[in-house]
Amino acid sequence: MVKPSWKRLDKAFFERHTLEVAADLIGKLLIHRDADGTYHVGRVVETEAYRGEDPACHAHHIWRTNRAPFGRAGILYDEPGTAYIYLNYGVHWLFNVVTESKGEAGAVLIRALEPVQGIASMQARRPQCRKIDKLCAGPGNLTKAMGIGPEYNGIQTTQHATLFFAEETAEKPAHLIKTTSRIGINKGQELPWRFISAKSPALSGSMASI
DNA sequence: ACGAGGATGCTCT
DNA sequence: GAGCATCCTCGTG
Repeated sequence: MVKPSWKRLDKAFFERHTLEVAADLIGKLLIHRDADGTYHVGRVVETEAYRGEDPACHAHHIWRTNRAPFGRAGILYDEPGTAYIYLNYGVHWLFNVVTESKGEAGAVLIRALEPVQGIASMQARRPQCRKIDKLCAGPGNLTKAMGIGPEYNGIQTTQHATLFFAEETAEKPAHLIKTTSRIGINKGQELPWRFISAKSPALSGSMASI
């Protein structure tokens, strides 16, 4: 591949209200260069926002009791742009990026990507998956396809050499952003904090859009 | 097409 | 010990 036309997303991008960041991440690129030097690139088409006051947020118990950040979810109070990666259902690694200023709890869960580059490697990592569009459809699927694991928990995506977000500097495909309720949660279902690129074929779940 | 169920391990939401 | 920000397989229609 020739010189990529990317511009890394910086700290200022993530140091904003979580809902704003979750919406603005739609259409951006997530990039991972693995140990072999293979680039894995996906265009973000589905995100979910989580904030301290939100009962579905992992840091809600910290926020509610007004304690100093601690435990797994304490990382949500860290620098904007920090990666938060945790094991879900004992099976899947889920990738989030921390938002808001340091000291405020917020993160955006990346739920689906349209594969852009490194597709052969993604297919090798997800041999069960038949359709290219579905290689990164779903938060557990995309970490597996991209090769993102717990070794990246806590890194700064705004500075890290091999895992970061970027904006395309050349042509950008048009997208129509819609909001829905979030998936797979029991509390906070009434909040429309899921953002999707409505017409993307790479969304998670069986029913693509709403 | 779609629903049910199991895998599997960390956190305490 | 309960409860997950999931996904895959296998059963039915």
